[in-house]
Amino acid sequence: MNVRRPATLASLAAELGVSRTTVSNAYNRPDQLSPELRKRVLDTARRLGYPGPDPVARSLRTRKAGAVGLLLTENLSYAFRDPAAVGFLEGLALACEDAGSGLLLIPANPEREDVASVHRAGVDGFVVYSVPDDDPHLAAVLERPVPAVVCDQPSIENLDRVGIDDSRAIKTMAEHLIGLGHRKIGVLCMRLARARNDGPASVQRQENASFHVQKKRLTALAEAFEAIGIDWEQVPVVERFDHTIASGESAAGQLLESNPEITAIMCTSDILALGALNETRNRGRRVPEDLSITGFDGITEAERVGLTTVRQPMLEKGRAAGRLLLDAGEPGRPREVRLDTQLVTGSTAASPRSVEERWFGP
Amino acid sequence: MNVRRPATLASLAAELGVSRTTVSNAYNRPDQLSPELRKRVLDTARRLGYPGPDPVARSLRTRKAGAVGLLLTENLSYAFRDPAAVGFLEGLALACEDAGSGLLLIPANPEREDVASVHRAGVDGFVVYSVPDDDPHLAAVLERPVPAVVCDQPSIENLDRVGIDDSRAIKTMAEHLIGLGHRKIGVLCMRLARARNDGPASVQRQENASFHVQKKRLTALAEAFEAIGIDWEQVPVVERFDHTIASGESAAGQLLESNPEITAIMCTSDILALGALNETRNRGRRVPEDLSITGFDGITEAERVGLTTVRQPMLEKGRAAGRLLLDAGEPGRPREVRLDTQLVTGSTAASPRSVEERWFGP
DNA sequence: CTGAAAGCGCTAACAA
DNA sequence: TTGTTAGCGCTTTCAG
Repeated sequence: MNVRRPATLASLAAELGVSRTTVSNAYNRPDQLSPELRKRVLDTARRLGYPGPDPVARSLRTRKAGAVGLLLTENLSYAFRDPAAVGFLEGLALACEDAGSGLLLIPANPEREDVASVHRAGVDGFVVYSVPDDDPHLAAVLERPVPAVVCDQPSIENLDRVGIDDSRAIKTMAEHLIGLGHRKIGVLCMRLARARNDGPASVQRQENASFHVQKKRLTALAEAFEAIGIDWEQVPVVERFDHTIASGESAAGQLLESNPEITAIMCTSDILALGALNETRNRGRRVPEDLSITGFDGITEAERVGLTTVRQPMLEKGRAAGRLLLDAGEPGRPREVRLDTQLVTGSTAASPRSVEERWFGP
Repeated sequence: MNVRRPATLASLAAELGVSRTTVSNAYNRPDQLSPELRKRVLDTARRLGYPGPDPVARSLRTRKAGAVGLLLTENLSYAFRDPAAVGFLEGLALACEDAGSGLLLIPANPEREDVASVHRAGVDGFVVYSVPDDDPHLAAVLERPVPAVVCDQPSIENLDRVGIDDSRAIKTMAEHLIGLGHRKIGVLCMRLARARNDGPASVQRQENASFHVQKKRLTALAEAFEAIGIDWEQVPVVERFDHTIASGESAAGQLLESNPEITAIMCTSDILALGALNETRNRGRRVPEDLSITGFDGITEAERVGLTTVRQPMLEKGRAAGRLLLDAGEPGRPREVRLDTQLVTGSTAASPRSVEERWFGP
């Protein structure tokens, strides 16, 4: 009984001497036949080892898969390593649960072009979370005749979308640092394009970035700093492909090595900031006395160590995305959910000390 | 192009004046037709807005869904809150990714009996993770004519299984405490049955537990303590339905209130132990000087605070489960993977102080 | 309350 | 290299 499918709805019907409709009804519309008959059907089913209507055949017929597909930037497994992504997943799962829908995680390796997994996915719609604008998987999703909602990406055609005001959010942080007196800063950012680059990101590369969110944040930072007369060309931006604490460490190392004069490091994620924090302290520099460090996301780990960061509601993001997808809106009238963020004033950003203080103590 | 399915493989074939096979081959077996024809097919497809073969119809025909279903004890969303579960998910996702398979999270509310989600799941097999022996969802999975592997559960029929030696693992911890001199202990455990119970768990309830792992651990503890002449009936065991730090806190409070004489609290999970740690300290008792606390799992958070615990390889568990399911073994010869665990001697367990020391200091 | 008819959209032998 | 034939297993009008 555990490896083949001996019985089908048809064979059951034959065995019982009733029509297939009746058997189908026994499962799907109990009120459409007498309790006795229904019991007889179900009993015979058990006896024959009939496992109930085949879900795939049913889906084909009803045109409902009962599942939502999730397409992510990262390997599935990485997603579980990033607390922000986990928060998003939790929210999305919540929405799916409410709707009784399954959640299909699609195995999309960002470094490969293989979109078969998208074609193969039997789902009623897709949530696309922060993939690059030119990702072939995204293109494959768009070709599928099912709805999709994008999150942390530019809006597309007439798709629903959820996100935050990345520009506003990071500008608030920039202004916070500027207010504290920082003028020499360095930036650590996540992957800007599908092609791997671990190192400085030129302004040109920043402008060509295909990861919407990262690009948005960098652009906003440029604006914020140019507004006070700082030449963005001179601001060092270091990029990392992998989004890990170790990446943050090495990136911070690289930054501090090449730009020892900076008084603050702004990171586009908490994970990177956590790494930067480690590296800075390992080099014997104190935070925030010698160097200020800021993050982005507001993950638990970051808030625990008192990171100065921007908190965004990841769980709500996931939930909103799921809801949008599941309670279909009116076609042709795409909806947009924009969530709020807030500055978290932790203990990793302070006024830069003057040069004298640096050398001679306060 | 984004809400209906105008074209089908058949209509495309008709339009092109070729057979359906040819169109199918254009997608699935490029080598079976001339490049020119293939190009013509694909071009026409694009023109007609044909999105490629329907995944559900294909699944029906090929009898392959390209996805693995995951059934969990908890609401999907809770799973993302428990670092141990996240570790498991990560490992499972890794295995799925390697096989190019999707991972379908099945919305199974443990407090409801609705198993439709299991019936509806279009998957090639199931991974069942730590659900109670009498869970109707589990029963539903067993009825499906697809393979399944269970994890942290008793072996079933001829299903593959992965787990650890729970008994051995927790006995090692018990012996560690006994070696330190503890004789008066209390226990905090997770949910023992589907029916909610937040409070003391009688021996009877322990014996009737339907959560295999919890039962196994309690039984092993009973053995370990009876071996040194302690009457297990007298050992207070406090159960919590929700697996959260807050639960650990309240359970520890309850335990310390009713059994102030205990010198150690053994918890069957790190999450509970983390809660116990908070509660104990909030009550002004020092750990481990006044009270020893131990956990189980070895989650990052626990190791960071120096919890004395048992580490189990959650990621490997998930990966092993996925692999077992995906590279099908020989039918009728169920496999079993048993992973190793290790005692982590942290800083939350020490010798109990003598009564004099308790009152008068060391 | 039950049955007959008509596919859902696709793939896989097997022939040609 | 391409086409013919036969379903995969189910649901759903529409009559009876």
